[in-house]
Amino acid sequence: MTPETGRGRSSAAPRSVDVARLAGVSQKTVSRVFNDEPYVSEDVRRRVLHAAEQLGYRRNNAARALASGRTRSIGVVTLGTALYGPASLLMGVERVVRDTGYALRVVNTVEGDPAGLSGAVDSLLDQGVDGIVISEPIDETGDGADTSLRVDVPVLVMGAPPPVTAPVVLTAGDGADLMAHTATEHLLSLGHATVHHLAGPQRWYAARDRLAGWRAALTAQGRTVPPVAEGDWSAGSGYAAGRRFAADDTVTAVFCANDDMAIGLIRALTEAGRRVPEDVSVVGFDDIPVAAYVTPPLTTVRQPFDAVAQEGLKRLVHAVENPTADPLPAGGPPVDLIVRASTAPPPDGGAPTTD
Amino acid sequence: MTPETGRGRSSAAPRSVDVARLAGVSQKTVSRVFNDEPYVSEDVRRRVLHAAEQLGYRRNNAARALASGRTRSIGVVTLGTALYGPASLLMGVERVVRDTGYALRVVNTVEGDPAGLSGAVDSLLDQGVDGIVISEPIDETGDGADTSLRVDVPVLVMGAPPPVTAPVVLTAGDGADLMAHTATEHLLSLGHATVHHLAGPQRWYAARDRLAGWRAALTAQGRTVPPVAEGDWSAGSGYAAGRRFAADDTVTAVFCANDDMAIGLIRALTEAGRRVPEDVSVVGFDDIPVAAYVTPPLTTVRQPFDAVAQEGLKRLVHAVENPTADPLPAGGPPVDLIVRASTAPPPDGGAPTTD
DNA sequence: GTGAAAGCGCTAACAC
DNA sequence: GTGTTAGCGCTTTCAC
Repeated sequence: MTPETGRGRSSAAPRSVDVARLAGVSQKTVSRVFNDEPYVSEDVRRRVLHAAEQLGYRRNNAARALASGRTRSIGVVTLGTALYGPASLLMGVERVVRDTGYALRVVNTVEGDPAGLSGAVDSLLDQGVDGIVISEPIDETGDGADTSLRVDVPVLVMGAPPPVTAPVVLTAGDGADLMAHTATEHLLSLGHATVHHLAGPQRWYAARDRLAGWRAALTAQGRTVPPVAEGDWSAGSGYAAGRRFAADDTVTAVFCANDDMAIGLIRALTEAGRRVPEDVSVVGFDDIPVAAYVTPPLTTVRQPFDAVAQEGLKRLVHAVENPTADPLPAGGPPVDLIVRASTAPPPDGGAPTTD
Repeated sequence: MTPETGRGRSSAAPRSVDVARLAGVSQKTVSRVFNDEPYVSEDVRRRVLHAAEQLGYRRNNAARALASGRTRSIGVVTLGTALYGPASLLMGVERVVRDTGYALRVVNTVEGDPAGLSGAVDSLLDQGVDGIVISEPIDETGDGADTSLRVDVPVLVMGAPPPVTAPVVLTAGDGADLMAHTATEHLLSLGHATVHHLAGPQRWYAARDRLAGWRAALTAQGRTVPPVAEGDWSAGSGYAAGRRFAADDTVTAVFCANDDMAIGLIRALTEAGRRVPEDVSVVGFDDIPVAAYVTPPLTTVRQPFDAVAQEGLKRLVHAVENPTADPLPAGGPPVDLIVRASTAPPPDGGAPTTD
């Protein structure tokens, strides 16, 4: 019988035994070297590494996972959109995951898909990830009742309260309410009597957070809380809302739940003859790349996506690797209000500006 | 000896033998059921499924991968940016990958990272993916010489000529030159003597493609090819280029390699007193969500990201599953020019349109 | 410091 | 239609 007998091992990738044989050591020693385990002499280590190099050896991850029970991978559930927020978060997550030596598995949810989130999480669990990050979840049911997912690995939920049951549940980036608060206060401090709000779709936690922050800022100063307009994050929905706002002379300041909607809103306002910021001030949210270059340059809130992702992932990985230890505490995200040219004092009540 | 002997199998996940035992069949039959193999009676199938359900059984992917030599996963290399193009492509890819029953592993490259692409591909290979898609690659070296990667699984390169050596190399979405051609022709047909170009960073294949398409359109009609400005995809770089163009009265039409730069460029033009589109026409590329709502609404080229991703992936999966068969042919992507309000005839020489 | 042996939970071949 | 027998290439005990 030739060694080629059995399931085709002809022309197959080299295994650790092959490396061991070439280096003149046992297979276990090869394993030790590749896992950076102690108790390997420098000489042996070098020999093994050299042999591996020569053979073009690379560890078989499936075998590793099977034997160790860990896949060294983190799964992430994102929205199936190229929206700036979710996309930025995903990029931030990838960077950190790779830095920590884990692999990233991605699953999207599609808006409107009934079993979206749970289906996505399930498919990740099928793949055997060691931890899961859920980015920007949406309430699928509307009533957030018995939807609670059951997961048996640590979970990090970005920008939201946890809709899951898991051994460890972490949250990060849930400071949107604070940021909305700051944005609203900025408008108030300019002299506006109150601030209107163009909210995001209320099925999104992020949208609800921002609305809550806006409302809190208003009530904290005893201002009236005007009725809320709701968009779908798109510039088109901002445009539609803008047409309605334009017809109402009492509107002098609008806080939008994201930049796209703010841009659509400004366009509608402008077309209706209401100048921004002279007649109406507008604040966005996200600081998308073009925000500084639209007309007028948009005052907005910048989300520290990278910092949030990094901090959250660090805690998730910690939880994955130390199942029994206490989870790391969360750090508050810095609030970053970028004041540009879309906000100004109101036309009358404010300072005696040029008319 | 209790069954708990050996490495801790206490409280562990149920295995297929457990299901088999409960269903009163052999382990192999369970495997058959879960792989949708033929030759299982309806009765047995039901029993197995029921037993699995009861136990909360889910297949161990690592074991599957180890035994079968296939991971059923596709790796994708993307840029570590939230740029609309790459982000959209990634979303499109995820959708198709999941539909075809594969898992998605993602690795980013960071601009400026020396070993970016090859490092990313390597990490994917380490993970043992069955196929790789490289999205929007950049020439790391500048001279695209000996950088050629050697990969042992099929590869799909999006929007570019293949920088790799692999058993199968597919390309998709490499129709950017055609689209740039169309955009340029649109401007020419409006009566402009020639069209200037604000290119993307030339290390990007996509940027080079668009430049080539623009140049081809110009030379096809015997027009002079003006010097090219180069940006970095950002609105800021568009703004900088816009200031230079504004100082040159002969510029009446500019084709930008993406929408962000076009928006920055328009802002610079406007600030300099050059009206868009009356004095200068501008065309973008991508059709980002806010393109229709900026001032003026942007004429742009829409890339069919979803269609491209879908078609490309279908071919990649085919290649993965039929290593010996001929690769599927590529279909040409449809060109989609969205004409909005940022383009018009030139101030003088144009056709006698309504004044 | 190093090695031998025993699985991890599945799929692949073949027998029945 | 179904079961039996071998591995897949590692990590994990435990012995030396």
